[in-house]
Amino acid sequence: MEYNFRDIEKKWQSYWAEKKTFAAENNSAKEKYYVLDMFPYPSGAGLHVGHPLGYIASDIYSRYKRLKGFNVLHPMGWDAFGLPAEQYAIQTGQHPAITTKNNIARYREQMDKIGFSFDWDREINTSFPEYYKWTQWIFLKLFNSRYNAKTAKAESIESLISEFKILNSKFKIGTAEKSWSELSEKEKSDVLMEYRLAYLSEAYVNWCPALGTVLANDEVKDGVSERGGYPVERKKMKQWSMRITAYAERLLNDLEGIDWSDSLKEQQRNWIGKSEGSEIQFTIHDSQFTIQIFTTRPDTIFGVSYMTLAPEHELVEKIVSDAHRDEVMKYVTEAKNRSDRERMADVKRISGVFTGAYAVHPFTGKQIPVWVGDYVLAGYGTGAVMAVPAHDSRDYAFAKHFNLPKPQVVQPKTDWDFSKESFDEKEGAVINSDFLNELQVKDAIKKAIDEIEKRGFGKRQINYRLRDAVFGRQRYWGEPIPIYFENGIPKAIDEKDLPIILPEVDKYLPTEDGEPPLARAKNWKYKNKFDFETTTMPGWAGSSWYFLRYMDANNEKEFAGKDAMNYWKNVDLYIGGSEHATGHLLYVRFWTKALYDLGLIPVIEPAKKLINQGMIQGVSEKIYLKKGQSNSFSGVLTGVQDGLIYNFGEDAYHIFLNSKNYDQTKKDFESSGLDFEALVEQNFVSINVDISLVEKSELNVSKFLSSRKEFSQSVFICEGGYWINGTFIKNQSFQDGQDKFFTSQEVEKMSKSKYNVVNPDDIIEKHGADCLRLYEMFLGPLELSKPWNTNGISGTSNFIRKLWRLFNKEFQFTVSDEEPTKKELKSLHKLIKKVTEDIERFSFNTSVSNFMICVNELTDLKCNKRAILEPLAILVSPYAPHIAEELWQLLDHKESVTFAKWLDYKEEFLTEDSFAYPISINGKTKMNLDLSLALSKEEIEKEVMSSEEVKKYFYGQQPKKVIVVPGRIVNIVL
RNA sequence: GCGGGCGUGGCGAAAUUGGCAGACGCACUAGACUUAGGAUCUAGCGCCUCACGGCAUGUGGGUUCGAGUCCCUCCGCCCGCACCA
Repeated sequence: MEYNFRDIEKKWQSYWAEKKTFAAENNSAKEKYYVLDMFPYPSGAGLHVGHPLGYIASDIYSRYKRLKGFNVLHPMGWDAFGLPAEQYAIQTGQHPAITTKNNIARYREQMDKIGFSFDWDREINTSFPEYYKWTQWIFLKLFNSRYNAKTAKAESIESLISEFKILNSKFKIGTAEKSWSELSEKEKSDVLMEYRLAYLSEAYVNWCPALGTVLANDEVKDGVSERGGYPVERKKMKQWSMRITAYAERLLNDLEGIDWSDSLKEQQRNWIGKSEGSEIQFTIHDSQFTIQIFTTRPDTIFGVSYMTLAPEHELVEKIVSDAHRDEVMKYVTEAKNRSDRERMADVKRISGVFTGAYAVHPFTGKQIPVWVGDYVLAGYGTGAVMAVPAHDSRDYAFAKHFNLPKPQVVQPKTDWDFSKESFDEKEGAVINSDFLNELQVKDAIKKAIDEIEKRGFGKRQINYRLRDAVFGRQRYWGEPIPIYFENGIPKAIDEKDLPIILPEVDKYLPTEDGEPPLARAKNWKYKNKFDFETTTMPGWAGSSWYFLRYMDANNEKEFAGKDAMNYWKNVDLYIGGSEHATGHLLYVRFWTKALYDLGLIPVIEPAKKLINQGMIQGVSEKIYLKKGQSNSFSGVLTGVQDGLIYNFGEDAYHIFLNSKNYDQTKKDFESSGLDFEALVEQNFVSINVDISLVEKSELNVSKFLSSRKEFSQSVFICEGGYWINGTFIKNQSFQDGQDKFFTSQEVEKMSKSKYNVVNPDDIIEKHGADCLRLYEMFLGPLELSKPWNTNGISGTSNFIRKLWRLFNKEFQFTVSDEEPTKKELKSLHKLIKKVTEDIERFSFNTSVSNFMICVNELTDLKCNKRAILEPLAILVSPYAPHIAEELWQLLDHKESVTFAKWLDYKEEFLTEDSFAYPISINGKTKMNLDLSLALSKEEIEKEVMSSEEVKKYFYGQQPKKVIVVPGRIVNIVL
């Protein structure tokens, strides 16, 4: 009987669900292991084959750990709040909750078919009040906390209030100075806002008009929104933010202790952007003002030839001389109006203007001109720089453009042409710099700061690039922020009143006055009288603590019980995409640390080990449409035929096809000195066709025509003629097979709009879930991105059927109780060893190969012995759980294979009886010598040294040295 | 520009601490079986050579008895950050 995966997979999936085979226990004597996947946002498109890659890997590891005797927590849930459901709601009026529910049902159905070992009793949904109650609760905890720089941890805001009370601290309110007890309630609230971890403030934010909301820095890429790619502008707005900057140093330092990939850690380090240097004050000549700058190169202070302020810098209008005022203000206005995107687009354009003011050099007393320039960013450091053109490329470009002096203060070790470029490296000796002369740069930096501190015009300073995270969103589909306003003062909602349920609204759009959608809610008042905050939380709120909720997902009294958290601690293995490096993965670390500081959880990091699975790309099928002739297609472009080069101009309509191979055609063109790609671009538009209409690069023309109405009149030019209205018209020279219309392939992101989506359901329907699981692993290393190629799946499909046939002879399940032979045992134990090692180092692709090797060997040996097949079922079960369960049952086991024990290999089965060692001299193999492998290294050495055979071969020479690699090779040095 | 990673057959790839390079799979070729097939089995499959043998892990060099692996040079690709002072 052939392996009937359809019935068998269904049978075991319902068995697992009924018996709750994978439910984790919260109080178990077993050692715990927590395997977490980044939970998905359930989009309308459903899962494609790329999505389950990480889930399959984590599932294999979870199943392996269970067999190893661990109590494994392997949960799944839904990151259910988000923009797409809301955009859909705006278009159709369907409530996002319904859209989300439907999408989840679809995701769940697809996931179930793959046979994951998730503990569905712990399923969570961030958009359910039972869940977001605790998201809101955590928000309140952060709102009611501040970061105490002295203790370097978050503490209750009450501790700060009592500090203010006892010290009766003074505060600057407008121009007046008041002590704490003199402050009004509003003023107190404003003061405390400066300290709270979740706070409301007026600040420049990324405003996306198309989405109608603000975005955090990580949600903006290249000046446009990550979702949708809409332009983003800078706007000053009152906004809720999270004080993640307080944790910059800890977020950076604690990276040391976690097992995450180097590139990911580096991305986070980069994003945090720590730089050490010095803050220095420059007084303005003839005025009360000082410019404060930040520099990492205080050693170059004697090379300062001018200063630059950012256009937004508050001193600009104060210090500008009357003669320059008009020009400067005009420049400032222009610069402010340019969006970030415009500024980024022409980084190379140098602009700036002299203010007419002069600063005084703190060491030399010389006057140095103060400029305004938009190459200085308002948002970093102090928004002002001391310019050292000789040793900073940006200052150099500016100075060159405006003809400012470029005094050199560091001597490069090699010849350096300062008329061409600046010398930015932190190497060499300092020159022309008074007390710093002759010092190496590194020492000069220290000395300079010491001197600056001693003389009192600056101090050692550390700067971070990390900004606080904007937390409010002017959108509907998110957690309401649990804040109300009393006399304009934002106040925390009483914990007892949580959750604040997301209210119903008539439309999912802003109000006429531009208020967020929540302002539309009718009779939505706290205690029937106070206005609620109307912005909602961002997408990353719910995901910043979800790993904790899984530990105790159904707890109604707490976000998670203490006992549960003390048992599960943190995630042992976290698998997910690297695109979350500077978003989710930074926020979840931040919240974890804050919750730890407040004594709410026992760990400082969410995940000990993290693996970024690669992306699975799609392979798009492309055809080429002649420009200006919108109904004529050319399958594969080709120009070289009969030694002639066809041109892509007027006659393009008549191009023939003589090659299946785009790359070959390209080569042909290029060898004739033509730029193939440019010609294609000039004359053709590429169009993606649905991959289901293509088989082995051949397009099914009639199916394509009926599926895409806009092309129904098109002509398809092939090698031996052309297709029109579904009929093929032959050329005179037509030969067999020349009526095929070929496509060319390109690797792209898998997406609906590119018609290249491969659906896991289809693969499962055709080959089964186990086959899909094995194939996804077999494709290549987990962390690598790779294109999906359905052709190769026959390999894993064959493997599964071969495995089945080992147990089933002549349509009959047959195993023998005979003792296994040494060869069979060796094959098995080799597999145990390799698969164990492979799983431990997450090299799942090589495991699949090793299974294939073993099954091939056993097939050759015609082995159907229970003593071999039973362990084999255990070994393969993490990868192909359905077939393993079925075989396990056929082998007369009452319980699921999940309760079996992982096997240990025995070295004795792996050794050889004898082994002919290659004997080589200076690395070249010269002869083979039969030696027993049981011998130790030393014994082999002795044996070789005294061997008559060796002596004879090397003309009586006695080897000087023998290098032995057990089981491998013997090398002789004469 | 800065940072991280990578470069092995026609393709996906393997080689765990320096030790028989290309396992395993795809594709391809030939054959067997066959009322013909997207089934199964056998053999072949880096390059040059009829062969013996030689040459091969982006390039050039180094360390070593021995290098895909370690060190240096250059070339190429991918990812992240980017006027961050």
